[in-house]
Amino acid sequence: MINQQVRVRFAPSPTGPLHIGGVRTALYNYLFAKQHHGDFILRIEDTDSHRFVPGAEAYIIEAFRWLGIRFDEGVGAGEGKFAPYRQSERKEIYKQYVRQLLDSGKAYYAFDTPEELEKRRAETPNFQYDAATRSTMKNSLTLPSDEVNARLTKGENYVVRIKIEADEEIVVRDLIRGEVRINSSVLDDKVLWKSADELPTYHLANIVDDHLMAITHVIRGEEWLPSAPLHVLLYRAFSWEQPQFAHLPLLLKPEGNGKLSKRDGDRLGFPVFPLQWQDPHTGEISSGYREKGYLPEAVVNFLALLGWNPGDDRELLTMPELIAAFDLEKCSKSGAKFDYKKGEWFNHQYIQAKSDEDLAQLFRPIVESHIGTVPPDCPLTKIIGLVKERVNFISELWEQSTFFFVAPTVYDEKTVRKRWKEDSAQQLTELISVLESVADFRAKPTEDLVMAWLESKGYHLGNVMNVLRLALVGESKGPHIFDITELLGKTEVVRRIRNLIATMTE
RNA sequence: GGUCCAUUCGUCUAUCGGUUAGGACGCAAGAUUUUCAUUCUUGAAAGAGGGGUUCGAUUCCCCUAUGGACUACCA
Repeated sequence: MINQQVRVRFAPSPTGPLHIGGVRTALYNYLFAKQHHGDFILRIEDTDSHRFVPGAEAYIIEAFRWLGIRFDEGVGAGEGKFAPYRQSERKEIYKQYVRQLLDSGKAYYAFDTPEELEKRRAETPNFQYDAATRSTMKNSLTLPSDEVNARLTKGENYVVRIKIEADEEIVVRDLIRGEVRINSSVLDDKVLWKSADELPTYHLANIVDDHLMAITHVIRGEEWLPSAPLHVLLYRAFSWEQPQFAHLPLLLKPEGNGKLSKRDGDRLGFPVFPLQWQDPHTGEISSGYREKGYLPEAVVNFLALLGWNPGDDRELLTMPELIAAFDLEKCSKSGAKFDYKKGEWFNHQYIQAKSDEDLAQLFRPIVESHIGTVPPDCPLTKIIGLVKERVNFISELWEQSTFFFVAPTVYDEKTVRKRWKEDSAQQLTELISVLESVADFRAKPTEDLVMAWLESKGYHLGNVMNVLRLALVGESKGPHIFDITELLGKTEVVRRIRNLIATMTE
């Protein structure tokens, strides 16, 4: 263990879009690897031919690219010295290890059909295929060897099961939970290989690959804890040194009971996937963090703190800081309810910290989707500087700045009722002359002149200013009014004021 | 049903036997703001219950309760 090159892997199954919980698992693996100057590997566990979903693998790769989580090896990472990294391409490898288990008596053939097993489970409460029951089943332990051979040569479907001895104590050492002890009698003889599709099951493929790929630490979700003893037994059966295990707590629903699901996101309005995903069969679209307007750094920071903390009061941490501070032993043991409100806060923080130029790059396509081409002289960066502090998401930038691109055509009724007075039209007409006389239309000089005019006339400041805002924005919101006039320019400002007067005096 | 894991404010969490139980999100109030936000200040808010161990338990042990995961020829 000591002085050994740290190697960890993220091993998703390409059965759909990557769940946010999976992203967190991958992130913890990444942080751990980078802290130890180790390798982070992407392995695709596609041993279930029935659940394969086209596009899922590409989605996974794109999601991590967006998040800034890089793999050193594996699918999509230029492969590497342990290729291939897709389990469906490693059939021959697994075959030889299954053979080894069979030859050493650590595994056996079983011929029970799925129907027979189902029947047995239905009749026997708590039935499990194990040391106590396998003598009553159809397998190479109960059948005469010539019959076993006959079935095999006939090409009959079979599975290979691990032979778990009864009543042995198995200890799983977990970096987060300490020692978990379990008696082997409660385990069942898990299927290791399916002849029907010539593929191993997760358990076998996982152990073989982790060993062959020299994985030192297996960091995965808590859902794997119950099968960890089986994995320990498998390492023992092969006489391989086992990696260190760490089982991460699960991400739970924000409210109510159970683990986080896509439904919760739909219901409460937050994504549970990093990127938008369209189901290839149903065409159904699931929203993603990227499309919702999250910054990848914010998602990473937020996720990192859901189940782990740096041990001090810091909450805003960059990737390098996370790498430096990460510690498996500081991971919590209990599941974390998904606090999406805090995720929004994180994103707000990251948007404030990002430069207006960078935000403009992200915002430009959104503007283009609304108004077509953005004019070359459009002060996008300045606009962002004015409105960014009021948004949580990149996508909200548009609703906060629409009036910079499109003149209002309707005016907020409530504001009209509150601010439009008898003499408003007259005052605005005067204001137009004042504005037209402004030589330097930048915010400060303009404001000074308008204020002087207001004072000399003794007009109600709140009413005039809010009516002006109404003309420019259409409602009672937005940045400082003279920052708006500066960016809009004299011609446009005057045009909008005339527009309001016309509308109100119709 | 069985096995395993877990349990501090509404939520994420700090505390590794002695603290006025700390921080953050959210919430409330106040301040700032000619608008809406932002920002700032303040406040309310927690050790599941019962037994032990100990001079002393949120912290260690046991029981109960509750929550979660697993229990496939899925991962």
